[in-house]
Order: sequence, then C-alpha cells, then structure tokens
Amino acid sequence: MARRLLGTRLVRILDGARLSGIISETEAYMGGDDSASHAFRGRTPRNQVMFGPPGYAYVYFVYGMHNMLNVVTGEEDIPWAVLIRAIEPQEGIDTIRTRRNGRNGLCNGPGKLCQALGIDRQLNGWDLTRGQRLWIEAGHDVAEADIRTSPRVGIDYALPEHRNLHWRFEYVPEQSKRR
DNA sequence: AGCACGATGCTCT
DNA sequence: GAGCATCGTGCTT
Repeated sequence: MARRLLGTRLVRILDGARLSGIISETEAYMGGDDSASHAFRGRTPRNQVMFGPPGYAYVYFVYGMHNMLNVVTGEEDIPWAVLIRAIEPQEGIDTIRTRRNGRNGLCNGPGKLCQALGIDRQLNGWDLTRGQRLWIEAGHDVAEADIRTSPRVGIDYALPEHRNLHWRFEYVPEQSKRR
C-alpha cells in the first residue's frame, strides 16, 4: 500500500477551498511485527485508530509541534499504517505558501504537509473514503522504475532487524532516465 | 551541503 | 521523567 499510494492525490478542504497534492513519499509501518511502529507494544489510547478498519486517518502529534498523517491499511485488529511523508502541491498552492509562511519547502516532510493542509489531531480517526474534508483520490500512474526505496527516517529506537528495512518509498520521476 | 541543537508538548512507563 | 515516525536556524566545511 505504501507503494500504491505514491501518485495518488491527497485532497483537503480547508475553509471551503480545495487544497491537494500528489503523494510522493511514504513509509510502511507493520504493527506488532515492527518495532518502529507505534503499535508494536499493543493498543494504547494514542494508537487505537490503527487497530480499527482500514481507510481511516491516524494523526498524531510529535516533538511538541508537528502533526503526522498516516493511512490505516490493515484490516480490523491488524495495525498496519502508511505514513504520508511528502506531497507535490497541485491545487491551492497560494494558500499552501501562505500557510507555510515563507519557510523552506512547502510539503516535503510529514510535519510540513500537515501544517500546509491544516491537518491536526482533530482528523484522527477520520474516514478517508467518504470524500469530505480529507480524502485520497486517483492521481496518476507511477512506474516501478521511478520508485526509490530507502530505510525509514527517525527510527533509531527500533530493533536492528527493523531499522534498515527499505520501507520508505519515494516517487522520483525520470529517475530511470537519469541513469 | 551538512551537522548540531533547541523548540515544545504529549505519550507511555 | 524520558524520549519522540520533525523542523528551522545558525554555524561549519
């Protein structure tokens, strides 16, 4: 699912305006089998949405200032999720620029895109399949050759066997042609 | 271009 | 009380 979400369009309605971008970077988190996952040690108040059905948003707050958006992908009781790490802004770019307040990069980081689109914990548990407020829709096809994989970011606390899994996926168009 | 660090608040032990 | 699925600034190369 982390691969398949690349190229799809993340849409947010904020103050009646449509903001969107093409998902360009994701990470997979595999629940109880993955010590990098918030769900590794079982259900807690924070991570309970991940244990619910797929298609819902798991939004949490870290570092005292950043919200992170995940898509729950596992069936009920299987707490798999995909972290949305970056989007390529498409619609509402002026609003996004204003919301980012001139800082570096518009949506090239999980905290940045949440700030840009006004995504916070109020959307934790939001149904992403209903086409309201926040959802994901078809975008464009992504060739396998244009996907780069690498280790996940910021999970030094995970067990060694999970730390170096290439579960980060980036859509890098034209990568195949550059070499 | 690449570190180091502080900000800042919540979550879980 | 420790540490966090980060970002921006400010400094060094």
